[in-house]
Amino acid sequence: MKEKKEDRRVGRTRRLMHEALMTLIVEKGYEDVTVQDILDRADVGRSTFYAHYRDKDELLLSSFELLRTLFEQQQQALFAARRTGTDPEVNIILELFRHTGEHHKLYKAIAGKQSGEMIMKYLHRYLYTMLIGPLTEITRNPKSPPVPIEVTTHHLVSSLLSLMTWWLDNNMPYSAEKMDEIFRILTAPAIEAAFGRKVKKAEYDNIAGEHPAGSVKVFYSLFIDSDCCPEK
Amino acid sequence: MKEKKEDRRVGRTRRLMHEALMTLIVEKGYEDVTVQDILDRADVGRSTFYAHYRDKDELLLSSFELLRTLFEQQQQALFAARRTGTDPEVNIILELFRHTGEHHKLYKAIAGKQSGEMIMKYLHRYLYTMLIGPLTEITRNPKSPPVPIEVTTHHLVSSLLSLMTWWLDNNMPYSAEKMDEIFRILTAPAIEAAFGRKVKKAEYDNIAGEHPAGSVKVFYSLFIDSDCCPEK
DNA sequence: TCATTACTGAACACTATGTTCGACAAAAGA
DNA sequence: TCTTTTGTCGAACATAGTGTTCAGTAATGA
Repeated sequence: MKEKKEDRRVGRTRRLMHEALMTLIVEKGYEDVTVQDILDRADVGRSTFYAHYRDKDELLLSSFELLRTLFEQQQQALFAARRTGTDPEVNIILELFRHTGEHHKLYKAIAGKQSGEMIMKYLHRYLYTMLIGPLTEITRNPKSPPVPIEVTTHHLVSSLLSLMTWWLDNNMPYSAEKMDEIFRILTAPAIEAAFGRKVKKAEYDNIAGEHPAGSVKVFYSLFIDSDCCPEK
Repeated sequence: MKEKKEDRRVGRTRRLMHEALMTLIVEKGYEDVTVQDILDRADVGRSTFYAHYRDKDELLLSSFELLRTLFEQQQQALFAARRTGTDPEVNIILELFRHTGEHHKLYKAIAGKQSGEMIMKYLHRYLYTMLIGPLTEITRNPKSPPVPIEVTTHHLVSSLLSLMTWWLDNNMPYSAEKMDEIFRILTAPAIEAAFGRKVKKAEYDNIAGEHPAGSVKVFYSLFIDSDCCPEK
């Protein structure tokens, strides 16, 4: 392994460009940001930009990845903190709403426009792969469910993202807590119906186990205690 | 009123451009279609194009409006046909899936890409305004529902569109009928939960009444007979 | 100190957009 | 039929942004 020490300049330049892009997005929306804008704002040469990223989109994606990492770290910290205490339950949906609310200016600038398409797809894929595994587990033992799991998962993720978008577009008229509650009301019964049966709390707990961010586990605590559809 | 007779050439030119755009979209996707492509394909002069539309987007929207009109006419026809018979129930969701399936090449080319954003918003708005009125009616008499109607409506529309997108993206692995069923399973219980109570069939029927396309009425027949959540 | 690596910025080729205008043809109106 | 109006053509042009190249310069790590 020829692990060369990375030049300090690289990190700095990248950071400058990320920051420039982010503030510019908030200012005028992604579509209207030109490469030249980024260059001027970050005070970086043209060729430098293209030495790092193929185009504007790649920079955006890369910036977004940074943001996601940030979120996951926050999750980890929160998760660890709770683990030391008595309550290991972390409602990741709620955390997602909170995180989005905190960065609402940025997310709003991104999510509304056409650029959002790219980001939304990214998020969709991310959440989808996060959910599909465990959900498949759950539906393994019973006979085939009325709705294929991929569809249910897709529906779940779409619902979350569309709620998120609505929330941002309407200037967050409700608290993150309220939005979390709404999401549960709207999707919990749908899940039960899609599985064709009541899902026990224990099932979620068993499965969620240790996943990458540890956050998957809590994703499911969400769907417990839905008080619709009394158990057969 | 100075209703001047419209020049025959105008309609022809417009049609040529619409057709060119549509076929080009299917061929290479909206993003990759240049104005020049349209000009060549439609065999139309550059200035002519800009005399009719501000830009490519405007042409797309206008093309899409045409498609929507077509769909509504089909609906009307179907509705009228059924009215003469004994069964006035038309499942508009099912019809939507069918119509989309028939034009799947076009819709797929549109809905997947960034251009889809524009179209999806258009569709979203269309369906939203179609639903919001009647839904408000329904939730008027009971006390305020657990989930605000705007949110529920938004969720409903998003769910439908996301299912549609999934269906197209995955090359329509299920029949339109199956997709309709899935949509009902996923959303019907959510609606009940969002309203905080069971909704009677009669209520839907009362409200739907005579709406523009007449299609709204049937939009609701959808949510009847959900067998989750037995009445309190 | 020195070789390496990264950044600069101007010049360039390229692609696409949207406008303008004079010439022409087709339709409408009388 | 003749005249006027209107729609279309297409070349030329201004504009704007993209992505590449390259010689020169500065910072870095060893």
